[in-house]
Order: sequence, then C-alpha cells, then structure tokens
Amino acid sequence: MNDLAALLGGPVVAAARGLLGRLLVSEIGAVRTAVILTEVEAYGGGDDPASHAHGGPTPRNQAMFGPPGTLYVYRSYGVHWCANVVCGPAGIASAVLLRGGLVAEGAAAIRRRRGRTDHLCDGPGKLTQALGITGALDGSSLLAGLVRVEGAPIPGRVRSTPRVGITRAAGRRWRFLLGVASVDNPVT
DNA sequence: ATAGCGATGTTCT
DNA sequence: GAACATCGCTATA
Repeated sequence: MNDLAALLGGPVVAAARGLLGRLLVSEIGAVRTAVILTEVEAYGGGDDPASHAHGGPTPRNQAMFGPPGTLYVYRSYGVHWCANVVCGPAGIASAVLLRGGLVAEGAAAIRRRRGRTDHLCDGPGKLTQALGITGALDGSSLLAGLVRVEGAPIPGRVRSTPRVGITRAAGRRWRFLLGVASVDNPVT
C-alpha cells in the first residue's frame, strides 16, 4: 500500500489537493510523456449538483462508480476528452477533474500530439490530447495502467476558486491551483 | 491582453 | 430541442 491509494480512497476535496504537484504519466503509443498536475477540480457524488454522478449511474459515468484510482474519461462539447481520477470509497462516485499541468517528460511527443508549441496542457481538453488520453482508457486503473499517477508531490502554494464552466453549485470553491516556479507557468 | 463565437456529438429535458 | 466540467481562431486594444 502507498500514500497515493490512501489519498484517493479519502474525501474528494482532500484528494484533489493531494493530487496537485504529482506526476501524471502516460505510456500510450510506446512513448513516455508526463506532466506535473497544477490545476484540478473536485466533483462529489449524488449530493453535488455539478457532478456527472448526480442522478445516479448512466452509461457515460459508470467508471465513476468504480474503485478509487479508476480513470474516468468523457467527451466534452462533442470535441474534447476530459480525464478524471475517481476518488472515495467505491459507490460514492466522486472524482477529480484534471484541468492542467506543466510538461515534465516527452515534450517533443506532446508538441507533436498538440500540433503546436505553446499552450500544451493548460486546460482539460489540452491535457488529455497532450498525453494521448482518449475514451478508450475510460475505466482503466491510474495505479497500474497505461496512464498513472506517480511519485511524491512537489511543493507549492495552493489557491482555490469556483469551478470553471458550470452553473450548478457555482458557490463551491473546489478548483485548486498550484503555484510553482517555472518558465511555462510563472507563479502569479 | 481580453472578448466573442463556431465547431461538434453525446446527454438530458 | 437545449445544454454541455472546451478549444482555437479572429477581432479589437
């Protein structure tokens, strides 16, 4: 057992904060790419009106009802993929949306997947494209699959804001950002 | 720098 | 039909 499994098995807000600064690794397409997570959002279970799990299981959200550490991938606006880390005890269906990060490994492959050299993973759809994450990985394990969370978090200043792009439960400040010194993402 | 807007398809009312 | 956990292009400053 490790600290990550314990973190993901706990309450979703604590898990979201604890995921900041950790390495998200992808080994899709025989290339290793990785980012340091700097922006995440917590989504609760049935009691969170903004959560995809609000209203119970559906074909789309079934991965959210799996064990902690499951990857939940859904299509956003018909165009982009968005990736979540399932948290909490099985059955609670809470998850952390991965919204942004800093390029840590495989910069050349990430630029190739993105088709550009800037704004490589500063948004949920950009992050999944940078790492090659698609709906094919929905339901896979983030502790042992092709996409994993690894290592200990790097330190930084954590800020919280309301979640982006939602209208329900807009008062919850469940978006968390990590301020770390870097060229791509200077601390503001 | 910020604002407006179309694309695109699945889910929900 | 409408909404949607978004992105990138364009215009204006």
